[in-house]
Amino acid sequence: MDAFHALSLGGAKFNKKRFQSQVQLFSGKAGESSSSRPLKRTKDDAELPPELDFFKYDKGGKQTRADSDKEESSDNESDDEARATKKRKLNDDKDAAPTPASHRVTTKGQDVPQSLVSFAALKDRFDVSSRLLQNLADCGYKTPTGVQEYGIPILLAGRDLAAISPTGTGKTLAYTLPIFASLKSPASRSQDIAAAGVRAVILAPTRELAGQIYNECLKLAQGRKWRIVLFSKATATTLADKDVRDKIDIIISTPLRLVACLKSETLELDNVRHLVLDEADRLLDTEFLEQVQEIFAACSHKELRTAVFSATLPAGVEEMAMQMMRNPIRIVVGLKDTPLPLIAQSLVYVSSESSKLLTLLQHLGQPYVPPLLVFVSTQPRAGSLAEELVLHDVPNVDCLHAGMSKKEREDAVTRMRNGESWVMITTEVMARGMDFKGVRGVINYDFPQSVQSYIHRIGRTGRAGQTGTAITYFTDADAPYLKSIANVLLQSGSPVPEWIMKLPKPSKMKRRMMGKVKRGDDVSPAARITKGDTKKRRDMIAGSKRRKAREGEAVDADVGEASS
DNA sequence: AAAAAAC
Repeated sequence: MDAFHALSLGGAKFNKKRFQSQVQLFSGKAGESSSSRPLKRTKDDAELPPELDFFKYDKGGKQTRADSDKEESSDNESDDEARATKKRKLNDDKDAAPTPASHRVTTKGQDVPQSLVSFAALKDRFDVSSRLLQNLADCGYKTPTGVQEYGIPILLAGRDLAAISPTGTGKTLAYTLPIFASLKSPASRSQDIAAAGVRAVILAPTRELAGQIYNECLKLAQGRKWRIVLFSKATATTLADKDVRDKIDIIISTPLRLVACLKSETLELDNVRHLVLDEADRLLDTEFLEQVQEIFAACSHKELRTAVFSATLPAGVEEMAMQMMRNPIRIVVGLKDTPLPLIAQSLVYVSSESSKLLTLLQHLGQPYVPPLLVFVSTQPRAGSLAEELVLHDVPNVDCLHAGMSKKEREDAVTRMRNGESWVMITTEVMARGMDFKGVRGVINYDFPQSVQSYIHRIGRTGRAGQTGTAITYFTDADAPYLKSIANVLLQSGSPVPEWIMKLPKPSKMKRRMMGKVKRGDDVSPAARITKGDTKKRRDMIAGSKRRKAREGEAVDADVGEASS
């Protein structure tokens, strides 16, 4: 057994411990039965922990916001009541992780408005309507989170904003609330000609996320005649009528859908005052960039305010975003690119495709809290893994990827929200922004392709102060990227086996993986594997084939050094 | 690097 194997066993052992503690945790609630089925939940289950009760959420009812994610974020402290609530909550919740010292809010920019002490303060400070505050309360929002505390006053002061805040910390409300508050009243109610036409646009990278934001908007809009439009092919056709267009207040859309309307001139954005890019780094990715720029250009009103939000914002993208905006303020909650410590993360070595499946089946054979989110790299893999699990009698397996029809996708989301899905197999489409209240576990079946992807994927759990578990499978082919992900684990307080941290620098490892493996004296773990069993060798070759194919090189050519 | 959006 070579070094890599010995060491990776260490990794596996470490993980088994995690599993054990998890099982113990569950057996307390689930009783002594060693049933291989997940804990069953019903609507009337009195013992249902509040965080699992997304039936309530679905009806737009109460949901408790945990405030541990805004720990000690301001000097002008929140009122005693909030503190007391916080304490009570922490005492009640035995799952609560120790609160991080690193959860401060840092701001950068000129004349940063004072942070928001409480939602109630909105009335006096910004003349926010009682109706809106009531809706807020009805949704169960009690105290602002860090990003809300700072972001809301900044947006209400009419400033441009770049907000970086971890997954599940309430970014959506941080921009929807100011939009409603500053639009004051629906266009349909106003006699003012200047108020006619779309005044706010929210962009999101996926339909599902756009839909979710739309639902959040509807909750805040309760009782008033706001026209909020979730853009789709169907709604786009109704825009031919200018009177219809003029009565719209807020549009929520994916970029291309909106661009199509601009092109066909069935939509004007020249009265837009608020443009929000949710998942901004994704929207400023090369594939979206041109579309977003087109939309940005169409928002020609001189009072346009732009805000970008994400849990991750790489430096280059941030610079681009900052240049789009005027005198922007930047806020960062916690440490950039660091997930919440509420998410217990682990890495699991799986040698081959078949042992990946086996590992997952084993995991599903033990009691777990459904639903579980399982990420894979491609649409076909999502489909076939779902089939495979069904064949292995795993109950309530579900699947969602962008290759499915609109209806299929909507149904899958509904099943997820209703708690009918226990194991949801999905792709990157679900990685960002989606908020399913009960998700306590995420499995990266296929290794994420970037640190950003990793952070967003695991961020589907550990939301709004709840704890979660994220398990990431890795194979030999993932070795070059393993260390960068491992660094994320370390930074957010999850343990990493020491051998992983001793791996060579990613770039170096990548080059080795790409064709330098024939060097017999190479003792690097990654290189040694290929000398071992044939299956691994095949995997490795497949990996480097893929890499080389991208560069348009012959498979046998040694492009390792040349490409860097 | 690759799947993500939508037509």
